[in-house]
Amino acid sequence: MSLPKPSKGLQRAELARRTGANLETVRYYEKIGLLPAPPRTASGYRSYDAAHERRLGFVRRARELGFSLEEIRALLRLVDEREQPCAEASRLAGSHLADVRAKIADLKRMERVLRNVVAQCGDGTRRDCPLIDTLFRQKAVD
Amino acid sequence: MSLPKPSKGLQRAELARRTGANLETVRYYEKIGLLPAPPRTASGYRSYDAAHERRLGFVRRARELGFSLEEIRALLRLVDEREQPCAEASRLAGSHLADVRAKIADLKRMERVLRNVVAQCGDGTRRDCPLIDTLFRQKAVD
DNA sequence: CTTGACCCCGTAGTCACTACAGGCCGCACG
DNA sequence: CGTGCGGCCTGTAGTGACTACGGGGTCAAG
Repeated sequence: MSLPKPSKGLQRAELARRTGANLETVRYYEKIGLLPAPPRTASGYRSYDAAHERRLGFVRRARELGFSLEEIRALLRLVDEREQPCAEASRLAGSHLADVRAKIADLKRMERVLRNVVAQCGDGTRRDCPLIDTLFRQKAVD
Repeated sequence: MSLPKPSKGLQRAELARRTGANLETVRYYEKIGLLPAPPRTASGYRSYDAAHERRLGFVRRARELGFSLEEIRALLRLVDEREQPCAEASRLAGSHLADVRAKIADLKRMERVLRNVVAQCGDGTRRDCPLIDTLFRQKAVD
């Protein structure tokens, strides 16, 4: 049931299963123009081929790296149109890397404060509450 | 013009300015029941007091720690209704802390891969592109 | 011939805002 | 006393990236 037949037209569910995407997400990506619309069978069913699978895999993996759909759209344009895409792709990745690092820094700040308040709360039998007190104080960060 | 008058009824913009919240966000929080609806002047203008300011400050700081609005709603209920809220508040904070740590872990994984591909891309003069190649490969993580 | 699994479509809901349109209100200035 | 400008009011729509749902068509097995 999972023999990798050399792709004689995948249905939507099969494409989703192979790439790990959600069934509805496949349709969504087509709607926003991230995946090309596949040919249809006589009865209107979508029929995907290996190129669709490859492209959807690209999108999925880019999403796993946190790229936005617009960034992925730009990357796919580079793949399709450019001969020397690496400079621009690298620029996009670098910019995204900066975003990721900024998010990590934000989350680490949250983590530190939360770790402290949880430690101060202890078993929760105190009459006051360090978390609530912190949130009512002028600055939540210590 | 910014004397801290002992709050004779703040207008919405003034409340927003004092707490650092966006003007529209104040109205949004009221709409979803996170901030109590303030009294109105004869002409229908909202008139806030120090209690509103304190509460909105709480919400803002909780948001800065990454709590969702539903979590903040729960925290505010603890503040309003419970005598010994610390156990439950601490449980909420601990659960949120786990979320934050999971997000950090995800982002660090992304950071590592992105850092590697950006390094491999170098000045972008290569004919192939490590980023694009990686995204077309079976697994984006190394 | 019916059942169940698949497919189709459009639409609405999620989260946490943010922005906009169209219209009052209040106050300073001339 | 009028006028202009900013502030306030309301409801609604848009953002990103999906996800879910309802109502119906299709296909193969039993």
